[in-house]
Amino acid sequence: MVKIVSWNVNSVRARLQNVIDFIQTYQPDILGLQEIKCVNEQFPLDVFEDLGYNCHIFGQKSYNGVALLSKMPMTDIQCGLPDFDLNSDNPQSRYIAGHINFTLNNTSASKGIEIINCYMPNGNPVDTPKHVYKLAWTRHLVDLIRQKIDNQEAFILMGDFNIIPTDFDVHDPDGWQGDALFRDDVKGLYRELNFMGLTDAIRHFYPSDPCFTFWDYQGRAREQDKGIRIDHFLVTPDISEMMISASVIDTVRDAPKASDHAPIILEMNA
DNA sequence: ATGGTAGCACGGCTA
Repeated sequence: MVKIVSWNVNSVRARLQNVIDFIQTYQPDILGLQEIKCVNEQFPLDVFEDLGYNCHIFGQKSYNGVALLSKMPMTDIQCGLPDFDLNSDNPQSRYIAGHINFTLNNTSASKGIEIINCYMPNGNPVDTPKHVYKLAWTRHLVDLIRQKIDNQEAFILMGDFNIIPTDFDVHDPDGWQGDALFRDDVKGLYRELNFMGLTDAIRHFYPSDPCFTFWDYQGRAREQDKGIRIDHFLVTPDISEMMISASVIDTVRDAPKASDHAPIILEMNA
């Protein structure tokens, strides 16, 4: 069995002990981190290498930053949303991907599985350049995903999407109307991914549990379960057939100095 | 109650 985790840690340095504790408890084979909030040189590489991980880091000063950690070696590491981030005049570190060579009994995954780990833009407030950037970045990602599906590639798209897919994924749909995470434009982009044939792994296993992944630090949101579901696994059909479980590890959100996001975990046969 | 929390980095931005 292979365990794959995605987690917005909200600073890997401020959260280092939480992440170590998590790894020692859950032993993920692959760990995608978002919002590491440091440049590559500041990433606590030795700690994670000592825990047995190959580390690929796409950092950024103060904001954003993603990392892909794997016990198995990864190949073809891609840092930056292709043909978007790197040639922008405002480069942001939100995308890191790599291939793992699982041995699978199907042809489309014979080349291995691609793990695509994203920290998608928040986009608030709306009617600002930040919102324009969110829509452009996410539009570009969806187009890239369509190309991969047209090529029948096997992949897991995971991370902090900053998209609340439906009313069921938020504690107060009315209160979130108009927010950049809950507008029709980004919900539509998420639906496009659904209609391409990608399975929302957590919702697949929990059709009648909200499965929130984020609770704001403010207003005792966690205690009152005022959460939203914005961290997702979207998987291609051949990977969907391999899934054993997918869930939110929400107890991690209650630890001292917790991130405002809980990790999500996908277990699969491989 | 025009705040409230947290991280980065040390003022104000981002979430």
